[in-house]
Amino acid sequence: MPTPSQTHRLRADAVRNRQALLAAAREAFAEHGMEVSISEIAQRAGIGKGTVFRHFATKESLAAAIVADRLDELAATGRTLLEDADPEAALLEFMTAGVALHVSDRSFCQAATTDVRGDPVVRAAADRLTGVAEALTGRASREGAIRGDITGEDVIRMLTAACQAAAPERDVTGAWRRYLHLIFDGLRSEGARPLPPLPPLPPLPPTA
Amino acid sequence: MPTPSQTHRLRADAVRNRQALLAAAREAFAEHGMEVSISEIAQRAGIGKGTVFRHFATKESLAAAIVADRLDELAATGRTLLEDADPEAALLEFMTAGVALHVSDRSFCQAATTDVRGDPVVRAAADRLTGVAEALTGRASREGAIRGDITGEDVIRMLTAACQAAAPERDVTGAWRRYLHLIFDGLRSEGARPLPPLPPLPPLPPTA
DNA sequence: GCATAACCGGACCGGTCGGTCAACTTGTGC
DNA sequence: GCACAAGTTGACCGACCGGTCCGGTTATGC
Repeated sequence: MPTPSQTHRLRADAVRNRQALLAAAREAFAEHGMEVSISEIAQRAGIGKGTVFRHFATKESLAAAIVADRLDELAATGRTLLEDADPEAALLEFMTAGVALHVSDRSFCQAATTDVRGDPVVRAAADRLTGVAEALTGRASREGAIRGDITGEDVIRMLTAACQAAAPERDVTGAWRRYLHLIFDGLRSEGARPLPPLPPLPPLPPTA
Repeated sequence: MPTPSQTHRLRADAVRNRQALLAAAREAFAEHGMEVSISEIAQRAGIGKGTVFRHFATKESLAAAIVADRLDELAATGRTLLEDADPEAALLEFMTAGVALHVSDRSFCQAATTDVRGDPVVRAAADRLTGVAEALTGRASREGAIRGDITGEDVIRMLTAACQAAAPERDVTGAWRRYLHLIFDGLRSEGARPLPPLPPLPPLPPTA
């Protein structure tokens, strides 16, 4: 390929390595969480440690790239669910997909509590995801399927909550379905009682 | 090393140091989570690093002792709530206390997902706590306040779930009250729909 | 082919951490 | 008071980890 477009100044082997790296990192983070060493990831990808740092300046930026990627995948799923005829079912399916994602990826549960959030790339992806959740929630809410005071942000958070409830058995058993179901019932409008005088959910982190 | 056989009285200064150590570790773990260094803890307690290891063979055993201690505190709270006239209110208060505990202690949220569980000391304390939760749950359930298919184990897990939902703002704002409320509504029997065919909650971890 | 620069890789660096140890201090029983 | 074991301590060890660097390799344009 002579005169490749200006954007692709990467050499062919570099592209190969980068993809191997991303795949390996994704696997490794999912399995062992954020504390896998770069060496481990490099080895898994069949490349040298130095090559990893050629593509990502720090371990955090690598992790952030992968987390953001997964968030965007979930957002995409959510967007297609917006076409679904049944808003309530769509919302539940969205949350189900989200929990399944968390449960299959150890790094996610940690990403929620630790470092990676705060990275601009992750933040942007999270915002996109929240937007989709907001749309799904609004639809279900307008139809009266769920209580009216639930935000997209709430949905995202309750989703991670369900994951946490099922945490002890690392996926497999599907216990998380039980907890997602319980939580979803709490969102429904039927038994709804007014929420307590709530602090108005300060825009995520104070600043960071 | 003369046998550390039981009832061997500790020297007065050793007792002092041990207590200082426990207090410091409790603080440090709560603030920074499980990744505080032993040196940091020792410094905080005003003792030498070596002394820490004299009292606890490994970092994990120290952490386990403290986690178990806190679990027992919560269990004690639960036991007194068993006397409460209103089973539903008592259960809610129990969960509130549990979430507050988690939220105020960074190490707890990690303890749920990482290492420390599995330690026999922690396991024993967790079992005691589950027992109390079971009693509180049974009372509320018999009165029809909450759906009948909820176990004590469920309550404990949903409690940690609420904590996770509120995780982004480390306590202070009290956002967790919002999520605990939502979750508790899910437990109530009013809007209840049958739980999905659930895997019968295998006894916590396969082995780990 | 050949020149060249992009790219690779692993030895290496600075730092941290959990845990050990031998010299030293101190509480305690007599 | 004295002797001695119980207790303390911080220098030290080995392992590991994130990140750097430079000699060697290889894709690429001509």
